[in-house]
Amino acid sequence: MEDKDDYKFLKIRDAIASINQRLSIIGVILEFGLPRKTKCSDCSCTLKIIDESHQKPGISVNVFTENMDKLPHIASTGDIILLSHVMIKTHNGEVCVVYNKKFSSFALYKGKHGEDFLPYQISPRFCLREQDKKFIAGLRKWMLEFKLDEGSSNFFMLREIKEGVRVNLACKLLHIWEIAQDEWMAFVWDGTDTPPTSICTKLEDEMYNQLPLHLEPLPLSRDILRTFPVVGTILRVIIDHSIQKHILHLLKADTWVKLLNVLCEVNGGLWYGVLTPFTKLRYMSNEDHLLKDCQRIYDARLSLTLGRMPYWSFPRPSLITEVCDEHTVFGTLIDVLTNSKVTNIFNCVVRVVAAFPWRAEDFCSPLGMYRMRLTLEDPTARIHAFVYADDGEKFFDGYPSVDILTRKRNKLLGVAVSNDGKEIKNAHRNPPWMQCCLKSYRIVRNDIWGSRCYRIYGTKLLG
DNA sequence: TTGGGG
Repeated sequence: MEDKDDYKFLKIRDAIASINQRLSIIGVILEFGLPRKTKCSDCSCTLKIIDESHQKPGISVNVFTENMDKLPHIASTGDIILLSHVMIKTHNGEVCVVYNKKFSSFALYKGKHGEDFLPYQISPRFCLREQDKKFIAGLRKWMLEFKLDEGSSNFFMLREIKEGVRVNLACKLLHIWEIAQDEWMAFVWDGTDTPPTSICTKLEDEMYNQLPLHLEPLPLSRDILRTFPVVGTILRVIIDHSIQKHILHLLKADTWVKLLNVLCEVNGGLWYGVLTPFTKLRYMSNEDHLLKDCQRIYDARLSLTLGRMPYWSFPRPSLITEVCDEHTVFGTLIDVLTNSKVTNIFNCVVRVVAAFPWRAEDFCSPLGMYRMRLTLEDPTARIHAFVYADDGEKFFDGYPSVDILTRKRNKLLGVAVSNDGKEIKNAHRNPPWMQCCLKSYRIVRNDIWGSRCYRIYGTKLLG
């Protein structure tokens, strides 16, 4: 008799009407969170499942087991879970499924592309049965046609993120990298530009504690950078230590994901995300309209003359510079970094986030020649660019007095000044978007890529 | 029982 009861797989719609009953259901995993310890020293994880009868928003399943090993180790959203002897309960008026460690059991199967009916994980009490196959096959068939229609309102594009806020992102995972021992970072992208941040370091910090060019301790290799899109921010996402072993295997480069509850932060004026124990993964198909929107934005930007200008500099960069060469095509800083020619010229719209030396009286060497380093950024990257000799003379319009040079510097770096032109102490900097010409060159003949540098040329700072 | 959201 017991066996027969197990075959009363209820559709989710019918299960919802069976409060306080013990039953079996099978569904597709739409979303799942990371495993955690409960306050009763059990372990738990929550997932959301759907089937043909209940496609949104999905029913929550709370799984409790004695240890982490016994929880379902889901390989991917879109996989199928079969749950036996689970309870239907209500919580705050919402119906959910509770998996009890004493009498429930489960089996996990690959999703719509699964080719066999062998579960990749089963719980101790689970009995494999021939009849399960037709339910799994049915769900797989339904999934092939299924289009998740959830709207975009719950998702933020990278251009909408805010500091200290947790957001849901639909993005492409470009790269996963162990940036230091046991420290992992994901590089994600959606084709849009993160907003410019204000820079809160002091100008003089550039001496001993310079503004970082990137958040990873070592720069990405040129080979990896070259695989990245040339428009849109590549957001660095830190993977919290405590969740590494539960999430790393779920993040695959070159796939799209929906990441729920990603914390957005800024460090050194650079945006980054954090995957925390509260982060969840959600199913995303290749037909998802959010994915199509990202692709459309990217294709449109690539096809436009001004598509490589930062979104935040529209309709035009501030008119603080004049460039000699209006005709060189616009490039983003990742274009500059990954261009196949060591020596080349570029037209860029950037912000100057730091300068070294920072005092106007030190911009020239004791022999009277300009030699300084600017830190340039756009939504795709940061680079150091030198202002050197004749190019400096052009940039600063000759050799003006220290006062005038300081005023020019403040304008260039967005230093806050009071009405009398004095710098306001401890104020953040908001550098304006500036158009400039850049050239790349190498300084060591037998290390052309390793010694590649950048210089501003043909650009005049106005006023 | 626990958690469910953050």
